[in-house]
Amino acid sequence: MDLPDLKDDPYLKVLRPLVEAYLAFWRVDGRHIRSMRLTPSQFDVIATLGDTDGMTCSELSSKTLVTKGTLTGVLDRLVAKGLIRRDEVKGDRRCTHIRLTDKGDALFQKTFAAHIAFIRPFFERALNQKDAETVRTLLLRLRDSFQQEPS
Amino acid sequence: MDLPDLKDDPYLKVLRPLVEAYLAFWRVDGRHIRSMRLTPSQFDVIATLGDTDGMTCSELSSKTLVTKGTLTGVLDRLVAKGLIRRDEVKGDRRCTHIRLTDKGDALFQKTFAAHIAFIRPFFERALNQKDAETVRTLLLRLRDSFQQEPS
DNA sequence: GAATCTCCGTTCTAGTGCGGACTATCCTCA
DNA sequence: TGAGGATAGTCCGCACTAGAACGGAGATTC
Repeated sequence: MDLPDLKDDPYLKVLRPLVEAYLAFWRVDGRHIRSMRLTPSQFDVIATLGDTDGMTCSELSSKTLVTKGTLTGVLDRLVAKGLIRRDEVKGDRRCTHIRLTDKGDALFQKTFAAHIAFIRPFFERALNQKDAETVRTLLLRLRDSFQQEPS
Repeated sequence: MDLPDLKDDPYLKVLRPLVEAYLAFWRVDGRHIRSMRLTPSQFDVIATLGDTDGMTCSELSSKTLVTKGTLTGVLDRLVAKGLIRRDEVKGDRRCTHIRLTDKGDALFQKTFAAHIAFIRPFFERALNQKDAETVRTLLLRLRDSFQQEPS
């Protein structure tokens, strides 16, 4: 978080807007997801599993931004709600295959489109198509910079 | 979180990069802060209190992205470390005045500049000055869009 | 002055988040 | 075959998150 206000540095002037834009999005997004009786992480998992044949925990973890350690608990709760299943993987007894149950799939079909429709206008009214492409490109450059740690 | 992969929608194509860029930043940022024996929230509080005469809890909460409810616990730990003080506000016994102790100020002076110096290169190598200005503007537009909820 | 409204900080619950440690299970290479 | 190393999922401790509810305290209204 941090958020220094180095008002004059052209580079660090990006820091605060990045954090603020993300958090503003995150709160709107999260509120809507919670109104559907899910947490953001749970929705993330369900959205990732939707329209697939399922995947292992580690694959799910890498696709969802939910940490491996956290995933265990999230999956526990989704199992308890009857939304996903944990199956064995034959040939490798270390792995677990995660997939949506019918109930989970039904929930996915219902909530996913609704959530997209809810979020979309916020982007639409802030950016035209060209802006969207621009900000996307620059954000990906930022992401890449932060992902190759050594400077 | 969510992160649909609506590969064709020019607007929602911004969603994933936004989340990924922020999270990549967040992880690098958080790791460095932890290496200084602080949590991101604690650093946020200390950076906000630095070079001020202190402020009330609610003011601190609004400036730091740390929720009011969370702040209580964060402050408890900072008091335990001897980095901040809780003083009374005369004239309003509801309020508490939070400020850095000498030890806290010393820590602020030491860690703040170091952290900025650590983070800066990641931005610098990803964006030129013009890019930085562009992405900043667009991110602020996004933030504003998400902050005025009704679409 | 009393009822009411609003604000302040705290407390509670459920769910995450991270890092690190641990077990069980493969895999590899000698 | 057997030792060392990598991987998968779990578990732990500590800290944080949103949201709701609480009691104490000012402010407002009549």
